[in-house]
Amino acid sequence: MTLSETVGAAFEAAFPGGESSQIRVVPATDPKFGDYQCNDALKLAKKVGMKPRDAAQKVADALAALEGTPFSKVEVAGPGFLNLTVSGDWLAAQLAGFASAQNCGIPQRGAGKRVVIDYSSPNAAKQMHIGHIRSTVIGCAIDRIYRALGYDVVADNHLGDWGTQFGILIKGYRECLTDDERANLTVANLEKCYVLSAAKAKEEDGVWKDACRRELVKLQQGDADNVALWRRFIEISIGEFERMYAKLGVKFDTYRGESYYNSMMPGVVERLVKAGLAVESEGALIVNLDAEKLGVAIVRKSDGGFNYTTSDLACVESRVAEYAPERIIYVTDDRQQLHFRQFFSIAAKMGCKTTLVHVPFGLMSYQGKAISTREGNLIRLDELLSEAKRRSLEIVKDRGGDERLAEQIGYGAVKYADLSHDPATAIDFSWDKALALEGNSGPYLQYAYARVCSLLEKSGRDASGAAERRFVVSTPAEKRLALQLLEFPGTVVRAADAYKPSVLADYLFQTAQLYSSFYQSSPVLKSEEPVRSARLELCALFGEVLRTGLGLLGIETPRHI
RNA sequence: GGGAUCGUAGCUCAACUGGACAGAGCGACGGUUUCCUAAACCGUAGGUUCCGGGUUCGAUUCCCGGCGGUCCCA
Repeated sequence: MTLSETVGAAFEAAFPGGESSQIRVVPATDPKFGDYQCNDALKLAKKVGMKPRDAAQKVADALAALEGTPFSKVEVAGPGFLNLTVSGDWLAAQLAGFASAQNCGIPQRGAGKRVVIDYSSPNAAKQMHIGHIRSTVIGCAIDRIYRALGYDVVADNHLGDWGTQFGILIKGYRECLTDDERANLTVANLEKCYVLSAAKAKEEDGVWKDACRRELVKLQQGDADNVALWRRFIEISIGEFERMYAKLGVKFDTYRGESYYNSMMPGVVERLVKAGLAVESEGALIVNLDAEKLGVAIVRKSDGGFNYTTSDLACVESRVAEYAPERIIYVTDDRQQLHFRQFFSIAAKMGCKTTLVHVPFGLMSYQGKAISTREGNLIRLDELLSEAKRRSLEIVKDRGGDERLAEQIGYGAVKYADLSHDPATAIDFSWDKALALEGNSGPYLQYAYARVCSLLEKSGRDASGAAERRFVVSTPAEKRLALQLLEFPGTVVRAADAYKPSVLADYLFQTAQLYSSFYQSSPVLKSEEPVRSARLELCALFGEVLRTGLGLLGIETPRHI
């Protein structure tokens, strides 16, 4: 029985027929109020026409009358809060149960359910830059969190691998690169020839531009040479992306770019017309969503071309048919909110039952401006990761650390800097913030982990799991840490429901702070038994929570720093 | 012009979705290493939560009206 259920039973006893299932027990906002609190008597008081404090008192009395509750103290405070203190025995039993649970007690509520998560999605033939961190890192964390909850996750990278840029690229490849560059084609070369070719396409006479367009048409019509080139561009791009993903610990199940859905788009449009959703307007086919204040979505342009709405509708149909997912989660920047609302609405009208979720994040800027080549403020992801490694290596080498450790710490810093913010907030990139190694940072958490590992190694504790784990909580510092550790599974669920890895990051930081404080004030190895063992068990549990939690964020946990 | 979104300490951000005295990090100032890793810990200073109304026992959170930033659509 959970605490909420226990208190809910007291509510039921005091006020039969109430909504006792709605009762929530939450951690106390301040230790001086106790361990947990329940604020629901205040809400209920109005319904039953009682004074809030009287209603709370009635629940408190009912709670006192219940047999075998976990509470050693129940108080009514303030306007009608129920302040709850749990007994030492209950806490010890909870900790023991928590310690023996698989995967730190993360509930397997996704068992048997499948989720598609669509994230990162860079454009082919371009190098990844700092603007790509957010979708990649946030998406990866959501991916890991959902997997931990037992969901069958399909991580898909919806590459930008189709469109007019390929006409420009093909033309540029043939005429702007040296033989050597063509033989050793890299994404950097592709980017270079794109820039050169695009510049020529802007020339007055329009000759180059027309040539690019012809190459595009040939590609679209399946010309063998152009298709082969396009395939090569994509292959090289994915190779380069995977080099970045390897550094970031990101792994996709599929790389299905926009091109994958090409052949399905005419069918989608046909069905839209048949359903009476798409109508003609000024030569284009549109879906009018004015009734929902979503404006108008074009599904086929007047020149016959399709756009993102059509492609995304085809993509949903394809994913539903192939995977039958319970939901599809899209992690993209918030500029695309209208687009997602539009195509979600259309998909629903076409009978799509799958829950479609857009997780929008604030666009990353640099020096106050949107990141773009034109602004000259583009920092390549590779550069950022190199600098991250370089900075941490400077510190790590003095402590006997190697390059591998520098990578773990540097990349951890980069990822944490992003994940610790609510996705909704826009981030203006700064080297010092992205690479922070102190305070609320990835390395702070990694350091706390390394310290606890060191402590456990020196203790000679049997970590095989064979020995029974017994918990005894006595001091306030121990109790605060213990109560915090028990919140881990619920926090993972909250992060998943809100699609906010920041909820978990924030929790881990607070937990590490409590641990550091405890560590400072409470000797472990030098304590006498039974305190020594009791504290060691708490430390071990903290280590497990931290390792598991950081793992969900995609941050590595070296045992020695 | 319509719509979305944000506005919290000098700076960067939290606040478990309506709860108690709004909390952290950085920066500033001061303290803690014969003691388990000082990337740490402890303390001090710093707030009209953009402004004005409203709902509520209670509002950073919800509603209305402004102001300001960013973005999308036309």
